Amino acid sequence: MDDRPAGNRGSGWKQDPAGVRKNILAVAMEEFAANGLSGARIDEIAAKTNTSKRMIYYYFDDKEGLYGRVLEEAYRQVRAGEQQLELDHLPPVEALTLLAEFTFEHHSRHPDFIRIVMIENIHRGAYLEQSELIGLLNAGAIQKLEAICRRGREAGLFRDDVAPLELHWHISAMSFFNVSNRATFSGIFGGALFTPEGQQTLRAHLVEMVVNLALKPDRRSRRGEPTGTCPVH
Amino acid sequence: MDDRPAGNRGSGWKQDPAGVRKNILAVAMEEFAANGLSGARIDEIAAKTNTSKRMIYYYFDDKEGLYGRVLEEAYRQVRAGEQQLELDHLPPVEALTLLAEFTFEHHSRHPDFIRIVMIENIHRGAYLEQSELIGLLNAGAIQKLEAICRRGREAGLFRDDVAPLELHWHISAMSFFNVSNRATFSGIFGGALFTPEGQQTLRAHLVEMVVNLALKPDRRSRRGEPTGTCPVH
DNA sequence: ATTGCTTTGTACAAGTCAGTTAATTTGCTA
DNA sequence: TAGCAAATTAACTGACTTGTACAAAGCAAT
Repeated sequence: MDDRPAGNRGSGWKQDPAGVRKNILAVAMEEFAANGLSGARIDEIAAKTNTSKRMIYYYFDDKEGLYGRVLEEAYRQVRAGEQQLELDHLPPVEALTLLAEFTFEHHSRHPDFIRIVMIENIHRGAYLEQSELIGLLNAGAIQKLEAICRRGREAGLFRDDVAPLELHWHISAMSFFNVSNRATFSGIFGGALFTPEGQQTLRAHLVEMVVNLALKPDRRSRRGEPTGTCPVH
Repeated sequence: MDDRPAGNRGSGWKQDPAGVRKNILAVAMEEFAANGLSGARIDEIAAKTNTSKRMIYYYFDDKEGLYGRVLEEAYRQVRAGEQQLELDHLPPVEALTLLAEFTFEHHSRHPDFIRIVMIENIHRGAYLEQSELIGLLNAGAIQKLEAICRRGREAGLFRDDVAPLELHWHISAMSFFNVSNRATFSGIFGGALFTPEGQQTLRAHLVEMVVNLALKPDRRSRRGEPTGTCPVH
């Protein structure tokens, strides 16, 4: 399907370094996501590219170098997707709701990213440590939450001690686990929670939990009732 | 430290099939947890046992067979630990609180189990599927929650539609993620949430979230305030 | 005492896999 | 258009790894 870039068409071929690199990265991401760092095979990656094994070593030095770049690329792609979310025009509670829902769906739509991060954790974050890029990419990941929390506090809605990093942890935990552990969880307990309805329920609960964690106790709405139904005592 | 079983003491040696098997399993669990299925080396496992490579094949046929038994053993150990928790004598909210806290701590204390499950998920649950044992082991894992939910509903405290499986999912998600993604999360955002204080906070929030999800809205306490402070409207 | 199960040990076959060598083609620049 | 660097290919190498063959012997139960 995608054989536009970096072709060697029998006789005449065009140089396309960027395309070749990109092609290798894309194939390598699939292979590493599917089989892990030691499970992936360089020959297999090479066979699935439009180029040859030698080019992998030409551009990425060795297997670990390739894996490191794949890791960076995975973070880049996912964070880029997240950047498209515009929240500043929404009130704090709605912004937090949308962010949580978006994260849940976004992770769900990018299982290969989840698998790469799982694999990196299996390797105890050794390759992530070596990348300055990933630090930069993720520095921006939490700014959205900081802005929401600031606005929520200023509006008197959120608790004074609400911690953006903790909110991020909770949102990530449930959104990540939902994809990462699907195989074992549904293998053991069945797939009921992974039907469209089940997913909708889980997502709604995630939102409810996170919003209630951010809100001051007396501001907590009660599942559909308007805020303020329960009077401040 | 543990060289009681399966010794070949120079001349006279005792037969100890169970001990040899157990010793191999224990070493293999460490190696698979540390390096994954394809990353682990049979020769390395053999070197760390009190016995020889030949015995690994004698008892476990091949590498995948060994891995499968390690997976079962990991579940067996962790579920056995969980069974020791006695909740029937506690009121529903306290029981749920204790179960959530226990799970959080239990996962935290068994990182090798977490890693094995991560690895199994990387392999899309292929080996878990082949084991009847694991299904049996986990059937009991959710019974505690079912009992708690039943008692909570009967006492008029819990929502009528409270779902034990969902509660289990939420408890598992946060308890699991807390261990599985520690490397990348702290690599990116620092280790603040993984200090003793940070962990205590996360655990407290997990409990609060899960309890509030189970309780009827009008029964929800507000972080330390006695239940009923907010009148039913 | 016989028979089957368990254990030790070494050596090695067969295949896999990361990484390299050497030679060729393309494109840029002067 | 000559020359040089970048890009590309196919075959090769050497190390590693799983799993087995073979040889021998101790233990346990009937």
